[in-house]
Amino acid sequence: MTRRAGDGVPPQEQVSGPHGDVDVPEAVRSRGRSRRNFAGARPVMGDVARLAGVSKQTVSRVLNDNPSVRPETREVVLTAMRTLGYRPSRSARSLASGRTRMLGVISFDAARFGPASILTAINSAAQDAGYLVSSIALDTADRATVVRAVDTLSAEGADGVIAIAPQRWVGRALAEARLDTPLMVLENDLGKDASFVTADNAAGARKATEHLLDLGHATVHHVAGPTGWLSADHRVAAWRTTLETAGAAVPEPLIGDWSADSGYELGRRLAADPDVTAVFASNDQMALGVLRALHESGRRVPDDVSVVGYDDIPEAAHLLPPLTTVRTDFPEIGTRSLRLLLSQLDGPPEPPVDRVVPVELIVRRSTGPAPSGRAPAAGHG
Amino acid sequence: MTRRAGDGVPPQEQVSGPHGDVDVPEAVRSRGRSRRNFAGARPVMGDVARLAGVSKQTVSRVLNDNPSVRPETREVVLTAMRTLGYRPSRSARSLASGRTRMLGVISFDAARFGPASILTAINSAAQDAGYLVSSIALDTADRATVVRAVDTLSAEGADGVIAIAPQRWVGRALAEARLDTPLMVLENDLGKDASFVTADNAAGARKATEHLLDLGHATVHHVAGPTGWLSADHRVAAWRTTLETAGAAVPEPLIGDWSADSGYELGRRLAADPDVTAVFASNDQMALGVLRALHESGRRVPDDVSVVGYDDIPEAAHLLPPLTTVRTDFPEIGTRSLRLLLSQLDGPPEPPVDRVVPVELIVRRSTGPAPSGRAPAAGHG
DNA sequence: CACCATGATGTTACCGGTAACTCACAGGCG
DNA sequence: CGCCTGTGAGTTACCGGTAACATCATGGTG
Repeated sequence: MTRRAGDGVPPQEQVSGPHGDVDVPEAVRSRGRSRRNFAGARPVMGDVARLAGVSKQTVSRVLNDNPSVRPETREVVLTAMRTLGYRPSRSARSLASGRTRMLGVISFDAARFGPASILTAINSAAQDAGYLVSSIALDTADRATVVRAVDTLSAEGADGVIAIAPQRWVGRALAEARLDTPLMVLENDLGKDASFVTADNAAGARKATEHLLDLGHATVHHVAGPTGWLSADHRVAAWRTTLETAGAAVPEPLIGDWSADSGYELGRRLAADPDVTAVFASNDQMALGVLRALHESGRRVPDDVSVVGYDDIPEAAHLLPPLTTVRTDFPEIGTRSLRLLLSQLDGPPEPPVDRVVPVELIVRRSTGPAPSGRAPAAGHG
Repeated sequence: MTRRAGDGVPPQEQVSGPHGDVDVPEAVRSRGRSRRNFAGARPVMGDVARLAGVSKQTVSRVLNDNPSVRPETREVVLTAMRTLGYRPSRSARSLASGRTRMLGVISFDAARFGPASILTAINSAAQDAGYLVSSIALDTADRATVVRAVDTLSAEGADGVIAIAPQRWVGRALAEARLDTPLMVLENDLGKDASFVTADNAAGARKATEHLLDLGHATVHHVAGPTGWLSADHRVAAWRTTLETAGAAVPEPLIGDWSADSGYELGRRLAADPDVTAVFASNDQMALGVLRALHESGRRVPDDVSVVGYDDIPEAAHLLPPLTTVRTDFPEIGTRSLRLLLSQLDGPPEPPVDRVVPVELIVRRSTGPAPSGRAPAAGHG
C-alpha cells in the first residue's frame, strides 16, 4: 500500500490541504483497483483524456507538441490538464520512449570552488533545457569507484554523462568504462575517445608568467599542482615554455598539493632564497600560503616578491595584498559542455565548437616591478 | 529508431560513434519486434529469466531479496544476470513500484563553500543508501522559481526532497508549495510543517562573543549577514543576548551582504572608531574584508583589534593573521538530514533525532587580549 | 463524381519491471 | 489415507506513458 509516498497521509495533516479527500480514505484505497480516479489521486493521462473527451494518444500529442493536433483540440486538452493539475510521469515516459531526459554528472572534490561552480552552471543550464541532473560526488579516488559511478549513471538511464575529471588517470578510467551514452569530460583530454571541454591552462600560465617577466623579473618561480593533474601539468609546461622563449632561467618547479598548507610549506623555502622575486602559484590557495610564508619571513609583497595565483576565488580580491591571478570562467566551462552534450544527444555530432575556454589575467596588487638592482629590463610594458 | 541511445552500438565502435547502425540495421530494427535480444542490446529481465530457466517474477524476487527463493535458484539467477551483464531499468522499476529511489535537492548559492559542502555530503550519503540525487541549483531567488523547482522535483517523482534554504521567505515558499513527498529543510525552521536540520547558530555566535569578552574586550561589534537570513538573524540575536548577559554595551550591528566587499566597507567604518577593539563577523568572507580594512587603516590584528569570523572556510587558517572562527560541520548537516529523510521514507517518523548540529570555536591568531588601558577584566579565561 | 493524398484522431501493442493471485507439491496431523 | 498448511515458483494484470498503424472525414483533381 505504500505505492506512492504520501498517498495515505491523513488529509488533515497536510498543511494547506491540497487533497480534497477529507473523509473518504476508501476512495484513496480503491485507487489502483478501480479504473476511475478519485479526487486526490494523482491524475494520469487517461483522466485528462476522459475529461477532454479525446483519446490518451491525443493528450500525449499535445504534451509533445505534435503539430498534427487541431488548435481547438489542443486548447481543450490543455484546459483539462490545468483543471486536473496533471503532471506527466517521468518514469512512464522514460520507459516508453527510451529517453530519460536525465543527465549524469560525476565530480571530484565537489565542495571546492572550481568544481562547485561548474556543477552549478551545468545544473542551471540543464534545467533550462528541460533536463534533470543527477550527480555523483566522488571523494575516494580509486579506479573502481569511478567505473562504478559511470556504471550507475548508465544503468539509471542517463541520456548523457558529464564528468569533471581533473586527473589524468580518471580520464583513462572513464575511457575504459564502456558507456552506452555520450560522455563529456571536463578538465581532461581524452584525445578523440570522448568529447571534452577545458579551460585554456596553457594561456593562463603563459599570461601569468609573461606578466611577471614584463615587470622586469629575471625569472619566475613556480609552485605547481600535483603531477597527474591535467591543469597542473599544462600550466607547468606553459610556464616553462614561456621562460625558455624569453631566455629566462628555468628554476625547478616546487610541487604542492593545491592546499594552502602546501603553499605555505613551499613558500617558506622560496622566502628563504633572496633570489626569488616572482612566484607563480598554480592556484589561489597555494598562493595564499605563499603570501603568508613571505609575510612571516618579512619579505614584502609586492615590493620584494611578486605573487600570481590561479582561479580567482572570491576571496582573492581581498587578500593582503589583493592577489593578481588568472581567472577561469568556470560557469562557462559548465554551460559550454552542456551545450555540446545536448547537441550530441539529438542529431549527429555538430561541427566542433570551441572546446577550450579562454582565461583572463586579473592584475591586482600582489605583483609589481622587480626590486631594483637585479632587473634586467625593468618596468616597460 | 532512436529508442535507446547506443542500443545498436557495435561493441568495437563504442567510443566515437554513438549511433552505430552502420550496416546491421536489421538486427537493430528487429529488436522490439521479435522477442529475442541480440548481442549488444541491453538485456532485460526476460532474457535473464530465459537463461536461468525461471520466470521473470523469480528474477524480480532475486533482485529484491525476496526470501522465498531457494538459494540454488537464486544462484542460478545471479549467475545469469552476471553473464548477461544485466542491469535493471530504473524507469520500469519506478513505474511499477511507485518508488523512484531518487531524492531531490534544491539549493541556493550552490557554488559557495557551505552549500557546496552540504550538497556533496548529501550526495555521498545518498549514493551509499542506494538513492540517486537530482539537484536543482537556484540562483534567481524569487518565489515562483522556488515553487517551480519543488514542483519539478515532485513531478519527477522524487521520493523525498531536501532544500537548502537559508532565507526565511524561502522556507515559507517551500511550505506553501504543496508537495506530495516528505520535505526536509536545511538552515531553516518551518515549525512543525516540515522537518529541518540546522547548525547551532546561536551557540556559535555565543561562543564567538564570549571568547572575545573573555579576552577582556569591553564589548564586541558585529558585522551581520543580511536580515531575513535565518543564520544571520540567529547569530545577531545570540550575540546581543550574550552581550546583555555579560552586562556589556550592545553597539548597533552593521549589516553586510556576506561578501568580502561588504565586510571591507563596514570594516572601514569600524576601523575609524578607536573604541572598537573586537569584531565578530557573521562569516569568514566579511571577516576577510574587515581584516583588510583594518590593515589599510594601520590598525593591527590582533594587537589593536580582534576579529572572529564564521564558517571556517579552508582559507581561514592561512589569512593574515590566521582567522579565529566558528566551524560549522557542513557535511554533518548534509548526512544528518539525509538520514532523517530516509527514515521518514520507510516507516513512521522516528523519534526526533537531534536536528541541531553543534559548532566549534577555532581559535587562531586574529584574536587576542584587549589592548591595555581599556580592558575592564583583562586576560583571565 | 470516383480517387487518392492529407490531416486529425483513435486503437493496439509494447516499454521493463512489480503486485497479487494461483498453482504444484511436500510434510504434518487426525 | 485424506485434508490442511506452507513453500517456492508461475501467471496475469497493471503501472503511465509512446510508437506504429488504422480509421475517417475532407478536399483537390482529372
